[in-house]
Amino acid sequence: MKTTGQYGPKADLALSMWVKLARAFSTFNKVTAEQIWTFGLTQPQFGALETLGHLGPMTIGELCRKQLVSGGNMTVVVNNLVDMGLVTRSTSKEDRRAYIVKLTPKGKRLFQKIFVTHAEFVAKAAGVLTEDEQRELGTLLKKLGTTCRSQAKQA
Amino acid sequence: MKTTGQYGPKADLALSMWVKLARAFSTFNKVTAEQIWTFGLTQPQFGALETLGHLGPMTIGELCRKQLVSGGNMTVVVNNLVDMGLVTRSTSKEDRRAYIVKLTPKGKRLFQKIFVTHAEFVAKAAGVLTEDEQRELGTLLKKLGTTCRSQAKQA
DNA sequence: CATGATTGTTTTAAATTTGAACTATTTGAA
DNA sequence: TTCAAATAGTTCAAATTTAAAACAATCATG
Repeated sequence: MKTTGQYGPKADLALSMWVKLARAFSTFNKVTAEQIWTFGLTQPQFGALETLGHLGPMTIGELCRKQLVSGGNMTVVVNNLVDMGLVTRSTSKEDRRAYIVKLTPKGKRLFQKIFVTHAEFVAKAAGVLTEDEQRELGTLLKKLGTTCRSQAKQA
Repeated sequence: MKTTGQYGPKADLALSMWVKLARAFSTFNKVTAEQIWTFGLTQPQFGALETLGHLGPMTIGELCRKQLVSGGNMTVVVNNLVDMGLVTRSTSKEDRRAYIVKLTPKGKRLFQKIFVTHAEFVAKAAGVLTEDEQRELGTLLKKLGTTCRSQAKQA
């Protein structure tokens, strides 16, 4: 989308940045999704395994929030992972409404096996940017992601 | 997703950047989607209007490529916009397989009316970053988005 | 000028995602 | 204690998206 200098320099700059953000996300997402398919997992399944593998057991709700996914969805994802023998669900002692989701030994082995490969793949894809550029990009994206919502709502 | 220094500095850096990209996109997307709803349009409808408004009439296939959306989807989106009286479809003279999609006067008026508001909104949301930061972010995102795919496929 | 390959579009079926309604449990305030 | 409000999770229906099949038209190559 060319935004041909029609809305003033500030707006044109912001619009152009937003288009590039959407495109970069879309492309990078497709690239990583292709690799995840080769593991026999869907993106949400992989995401759940990744979160559990890195951060340890947690409730379904916590998984939702980490993955930015709705609850109805996570129920299905977790059930499928249980059927695949990759995670267990157990009721929480502290809160009997909640379930704790945890990797099984099989899930842990799979995670350890594929995530190294995935990490290398992401590093290669990101390798178009130097390490300094990746750091800089991360910093800017974090700032944008954490505060654009409240910024937009101001007066 | 904390990636706790387990995959070597290069991979950790890339993973961390990728997480921030996904989160920033998700958040910014939700923020703009909320505003688009207030115009009585869906995101794909708005996207099509925007592209047509800025770049002029084009075929359905061109719209797909600009919007990174599948063809089956764009057929539906365009049909709905026709029903709403915002665009017309006419057969192309040069290629009788193709349809040219074009804003109606009503579509043009709507576009001009809402897009200024939208542009200001995006500028405000992006205002967490300085103009220099937005330029820098745009440059890095463009580089990442245009070359990460081929980079990932190399040996 | 054939004809095989490609392209533009539509249709359909399947997958994914969300949001709302619902149950069960917990929390907090009176 | 008791009851209203909030929270965890599930289920279900609706919306969205894609991918594949199909068809028509065009292009390219010999």
